[in-house]
Amino acid sequence: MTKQEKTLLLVDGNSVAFRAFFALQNVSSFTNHAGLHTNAVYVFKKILDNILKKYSPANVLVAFDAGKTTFRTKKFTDYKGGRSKTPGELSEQFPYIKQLLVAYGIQNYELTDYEADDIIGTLSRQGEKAGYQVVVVTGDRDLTQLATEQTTVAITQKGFSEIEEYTPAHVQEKYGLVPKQIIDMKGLAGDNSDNYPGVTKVGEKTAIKLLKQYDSVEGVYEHIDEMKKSKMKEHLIEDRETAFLCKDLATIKTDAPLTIGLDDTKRQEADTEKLRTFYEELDLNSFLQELTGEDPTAQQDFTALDVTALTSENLADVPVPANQTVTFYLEMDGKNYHKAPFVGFVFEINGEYFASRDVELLQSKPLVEFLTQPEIKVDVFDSKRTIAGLNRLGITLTGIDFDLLLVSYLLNNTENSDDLGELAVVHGYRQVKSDEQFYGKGAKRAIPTDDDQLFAHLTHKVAAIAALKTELFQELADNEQEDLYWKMELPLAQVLAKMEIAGITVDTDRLEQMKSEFKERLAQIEQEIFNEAGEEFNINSPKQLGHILFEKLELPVIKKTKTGYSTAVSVLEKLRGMSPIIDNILAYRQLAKLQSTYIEGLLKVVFDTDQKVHTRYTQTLTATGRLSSVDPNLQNIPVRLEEGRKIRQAFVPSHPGWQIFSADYSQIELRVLAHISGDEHMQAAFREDRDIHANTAMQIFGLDSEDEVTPNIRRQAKAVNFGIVYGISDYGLSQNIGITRKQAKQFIETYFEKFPGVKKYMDEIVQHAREQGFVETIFHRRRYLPDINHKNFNLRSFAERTAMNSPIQGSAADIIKVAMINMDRQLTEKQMQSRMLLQVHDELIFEVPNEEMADFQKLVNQVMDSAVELAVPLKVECAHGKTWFNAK
DNA sequence: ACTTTCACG
DNA sequence: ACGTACGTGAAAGTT
Repeated sequence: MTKQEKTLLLVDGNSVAFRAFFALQNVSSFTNHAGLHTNAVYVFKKILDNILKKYSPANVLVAFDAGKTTFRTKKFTDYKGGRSKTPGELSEQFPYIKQLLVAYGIQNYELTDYEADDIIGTLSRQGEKAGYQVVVVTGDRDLTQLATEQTTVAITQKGFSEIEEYTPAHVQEKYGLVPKQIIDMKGLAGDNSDNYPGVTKVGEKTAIKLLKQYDSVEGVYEHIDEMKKSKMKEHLIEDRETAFLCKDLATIKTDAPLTIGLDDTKRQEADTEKLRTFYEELDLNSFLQELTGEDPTAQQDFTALDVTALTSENLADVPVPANQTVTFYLEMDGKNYHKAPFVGFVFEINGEYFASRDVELLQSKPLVEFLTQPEIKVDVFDSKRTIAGLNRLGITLTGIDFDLLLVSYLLNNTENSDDLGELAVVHGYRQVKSDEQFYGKGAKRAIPTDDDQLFAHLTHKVAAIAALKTELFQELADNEQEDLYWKMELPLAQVLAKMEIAGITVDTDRLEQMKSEFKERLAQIEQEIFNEAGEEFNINSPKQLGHILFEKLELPVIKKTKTGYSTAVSVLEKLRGMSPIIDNILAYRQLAKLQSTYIEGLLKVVFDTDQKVHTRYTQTLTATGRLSSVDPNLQNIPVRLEEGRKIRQAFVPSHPGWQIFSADYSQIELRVLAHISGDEHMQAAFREDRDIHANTAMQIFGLDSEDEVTPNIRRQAKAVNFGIVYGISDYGLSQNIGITRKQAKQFIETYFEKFPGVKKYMDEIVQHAREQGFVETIFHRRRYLPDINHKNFNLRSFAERTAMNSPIQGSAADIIKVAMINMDRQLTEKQMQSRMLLQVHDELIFEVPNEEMADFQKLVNQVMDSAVELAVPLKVECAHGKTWFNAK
């Protein structure tokens, strides 16, 4: 299409609105203050923006269906009959979608007795005659019949940013038909969604075959006598009338008696004022933000707060906190609070706000006092971040009362942003911007040089913390989560901060040594691969590698991804032996991973001040209650393969004469399952300290003694145990251990017969989730499962497995958190030098001086064993050595 | 910014 | 018939 040509955009309003509605159907938060649903409006607007941007049309029209009855229902009473009623949540949004269009300056139109399709069909032909390039946007494939050299039909896809464009060539490629034959196809095959039947037993495939031969419905019947005798022929003859009727129904009118013309579709300027009122009424804040842009005057919407700029001169003006509570916020420029530059701070005492960029003021008298005296309570946004930041100034923050981030995470970990502004909005508080809104993002991000602007933002943050305290504490109490907060998460934040600050020492020389060794080996393998491939290419590129393996070397395709051939390990393993290149690629992959992620990656994040890495544990991220570790991630350091495990040689104690000590909970998840399910057999196995996988093997294979359990049988039983913890499915298990689905199903059935308590737990927990909408750990940590009653099988099944797994994984996470808090307390009380360094889900890593080793060993066992009292004992396995590698 | 792959529990 | 194991983070390539 040449640039001079004008574009006419025709949108099927009903169809796109339907797509929009179902794209975000399960997001219950899409309602405005009056309870009106807004999901369809939201997505419709997104799609509209997308296509407007893509096609820059001079003329636009959105067509809607006029009502229930049309000329089609007169011909065929059941037309669209089987269709379930439009949900009320969607139909209430149609008037608003039209309002949106008006504000956008876009014509919308409907015509009695006709469907949106017919309006579009008619205008598209008028547009073509007037020399327009026409684009039709719809979710309905029927409209592809309109495609011509001048008209493209764009079908909206599942997500809302993608569309598939049907030109005549694309229709040909997809169906092997010309666009107008789509009508004939519908005539023969019918259309389920519009509820017209077509010819009995003829579906899309058969219809296409017939049309390739006979061109049209008419053609089929002209040649019907030539066809050899078949069931299909009988059906065709019998349903002749239906076929013609259906073709007629499927035909989109191109001559509807429109009362508007092309001139009326000219796009007008958007009315910003109208849009603003509209977004405000619907509480579509992100659009409101987009509309006002980075206009700093948007701040005017917020109630202005008086803030005193603090200097060394007026420190004495800071009052004594009357109610013994202060709200405090420390701003740093960047995520990594172990090194991010300080931006400033603000605090509120007795309703007065004080702010400054000079964080050293915090070290002076009245300020350091309220931060460090335990009887003065401090409310913050993120305890751990604040503790670690202040620690850099030599200040030990004590007396934390309310932590907005932590409480918010406990209440609902599905909407868990780590941005104060975003989180405040989740809880209905809007008088504060998100950092992205205020500072900008990417290259545009900047800290304002103007004090008033910066202090205003920080002050609004503090005000938000204070405003939400009472309400969120009340919700915590309602959920019976007070202990979880006070006895677990809040003290844990303190412990984690200490671990992060302590850091773990890295032997960079060892890493450098490995790096050059790996470099050589990689070069060697690379050369062999190039020789075997007969050319040089980027082995790290799945695309290029796929091309070499499956096109050039013509190896069989095992699996495809949505972008091309899969080259994952599971695939390569199946290709082993077919070409020597495979083994080399596997070796290359393994080494390259170690080199880039663990050797080079780790070296990049070692602090040059102390030769340590200081990871950050994300305490408010996972859906189950586990921690995660970033920058670097120390929870996925290689261990399974010997080659990778050597990376652990680089993790060493910070003092000579000390050792790395590892303590891990043995089978903690299965023990938790034995506890919460109350299953007698499983509990007995743990009480008698039996090999749990061998025990399972004996049960499901009906063996009498442990001697009969071969390694292979044990391996299968182990996979079954894992499967049970993950929320089992026959398919998943069969994939994992390479058996048929039927066999897997048999295993599971036998398992449930032998462990009826587990079966009962699985059924009950899913039922609980259906009724309550959430599941809980033994410490009342919640996980909400909005999809548990979803009509989509996959989403629902996923929610069901999650319901089974989360209480198990989450309770195990709770237990080790308790152990960490107790361990930290004991080390402090006993004034021991040993330090807790890392947590890897079911394992704690310490550094211990040799002279403390015996005492420490005793202590760690005692503390971890007694973290909680379960119906089965907890078991801890310990090891130590001169590096992490040797602690095995 | 998204996708693929792969490291861990 | 549907098409999956549960929970994470980092690197590299591609768009």
